[in-house]
Amino acid sequence: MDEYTPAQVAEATGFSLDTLRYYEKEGLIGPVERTVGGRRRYRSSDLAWLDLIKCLRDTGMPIADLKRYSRLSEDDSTLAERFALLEAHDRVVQAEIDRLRERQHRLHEKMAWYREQLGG
Amino acid sequence: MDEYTPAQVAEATGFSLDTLRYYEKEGLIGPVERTVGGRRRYRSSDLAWLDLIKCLRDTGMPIADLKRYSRLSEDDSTLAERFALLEAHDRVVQAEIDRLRERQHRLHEKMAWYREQLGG
DNA sequence: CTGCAAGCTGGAGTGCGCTCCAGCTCAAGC
DNA sequence: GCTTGAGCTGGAGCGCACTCCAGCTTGCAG
Repeated sequence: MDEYTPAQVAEATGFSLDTLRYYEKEGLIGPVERTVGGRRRYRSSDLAWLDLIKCLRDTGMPIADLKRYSRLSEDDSTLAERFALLEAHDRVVQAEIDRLRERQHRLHEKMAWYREQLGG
Repeated sequence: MDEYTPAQVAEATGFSLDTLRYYEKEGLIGPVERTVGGRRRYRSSDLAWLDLIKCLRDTGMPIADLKRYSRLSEDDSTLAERFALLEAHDRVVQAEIDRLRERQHRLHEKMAWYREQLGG
């Protein structure tokens, strides 16, 4: 019924319970609904948002930027700004991929040298 | 003449002076030669080694692994082990690249959504 | 009704990889 | 000889992103 316990969300998103609470405290996710007893009850919209957060975190976006993106998302008039933020992040990610591939090339050269020493 | 001051090495490798000293203290680089007055004098072999360290660090190899690789490099009979270490690292790097590309794909989808919202 | 797992809060602690600092020595130029 | 800047050491501090903990409350299972 579109309701999830913290444990289920942790399972689904890969974030730990502590991390979920930390993100909420930091404002990366808006205040999550609570049951009468005070327990968190997440909705599928929260899951979708957390999936995006995960994507951005996994690609190295710092918490501070995520916080900014999150604040912007509360205001409908900030679409362009949010888009610009993602665009900038995309460039960072692309640069990181390029850098890794370049370094990997060096690494392969070194490995070729070892192969030569070992068997060739 | 194959001798470099710390400042020159920092310039050449992109490591800070503090980082160079830290790496030496941690054993990532063997004790660097000293002048009579006690100042470090690096050789081009040190530069080559530091370049490799840089490549490995930039691709995310932790200091502890680098330490191990460095210790192994002192013993000629460990070629195979060192090769295995690099091979394992290469797999990690490849996985990281793949993961980044996958996430970037999601990011592009999100950006496409924004473009649609913004201008049609 | 009881037991026990799950969840709550605020705050302290952790791991990594540096980075900074004080107080000193050394060396090259004038 | 003096100044100035580069370098030295040991150790403290930092930023980030969690992670752990104590002490408590909640709520389902039997």
